[in-house]
Amino acid sequence: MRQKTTAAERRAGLAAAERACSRSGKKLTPLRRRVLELVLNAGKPVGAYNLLKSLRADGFSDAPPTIYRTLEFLQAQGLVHRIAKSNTFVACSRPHDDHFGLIFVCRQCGGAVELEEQQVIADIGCCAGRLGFQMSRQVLEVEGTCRDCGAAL
Amino acid sequence: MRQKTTAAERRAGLAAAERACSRSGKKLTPLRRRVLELVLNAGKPVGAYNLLKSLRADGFSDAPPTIYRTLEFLQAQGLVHRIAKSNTFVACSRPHDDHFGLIFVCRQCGGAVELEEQQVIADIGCCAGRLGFQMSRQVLEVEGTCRDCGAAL
DNA sequence: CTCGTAACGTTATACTGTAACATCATTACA
DNA sequence: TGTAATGATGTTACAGTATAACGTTACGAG
Repeated sequence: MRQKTTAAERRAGLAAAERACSRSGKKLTPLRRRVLELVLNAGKPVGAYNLLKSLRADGFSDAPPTIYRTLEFLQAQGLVHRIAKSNTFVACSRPHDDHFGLIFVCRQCGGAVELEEQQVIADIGCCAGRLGFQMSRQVLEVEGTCRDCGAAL
Repeated sequence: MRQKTTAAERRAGLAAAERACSRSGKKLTPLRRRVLELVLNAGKPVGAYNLLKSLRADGFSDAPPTIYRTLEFLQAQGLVHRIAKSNTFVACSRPHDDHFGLIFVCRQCGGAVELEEQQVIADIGCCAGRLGFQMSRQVLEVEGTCRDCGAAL
């Protein structure tokens, strides 16, 4: 599974952050910008305490609330997703629009690929409707083995 | 969202456990049986440490490995699902067959409803196929607000 | 200028989960 | 029947994840 982020993708992610913040009237502070950069640079899901270590090197506070608050902000802007099954965070692949994504996470390499599948979303929305259930914006996590790791077995 | 389990459902869950164990050659010990009962009785997702408290009252060890090992066993038998987004465990609604389920979890009341939607599963399988991704059996978690909680707002 | 608010820092702690090893029970088999 | 192998459970200790509560700083609005 691809684990690199191109320079273009990183720029696009930061540009999306600028737009998201100006749209919502929030500020993309140096801390928030830096955390987003770290997540973008990782190119795959990364843990909160790993990010925290990097922040220390940059002179920011390395206490847990620092990173959790910042990630919460980035999530609220739709720039970062939390992957509950592995307690990690990953940059959103389509930060330009509110979406309901589908993310495939490899158990072996930890890599992740995010898709937006209209058909799946529509079907799930239909189920939710029958249940009278209101979905919130989120990503669905699908665990398994990616092509590269499967081939390596 | 419905949060009760009927006596019939509890009996069915335990009967399924007997079958699953005899099929796999594993033993449904008193501890395992009791934990499954507790999860069935809860009728909604329940945390590991809550279960642990109940075990203490029954004279079992209340150290964390007790409950995590037992839940792992029950998951392997397909009797219990883990809900990563809330770090909880819930009885499987269809313990009779290996399946790939879709579970709707209410943020307000913590209740959950599990569906098996062939169309959704097929669509996701199709995406996975295009990615060369091998899915493992699991449940997809959809977060939101259930009918009752939504009506109460 | 100062007030209000948002952002960030700091301390402490709660919650969730696992590693490693000991003990006990059961089964199979010499 | 002894005993070895295995599976199940108990026990201790700790690692990893996350949040509460409160203090401090920065900064724009009035």
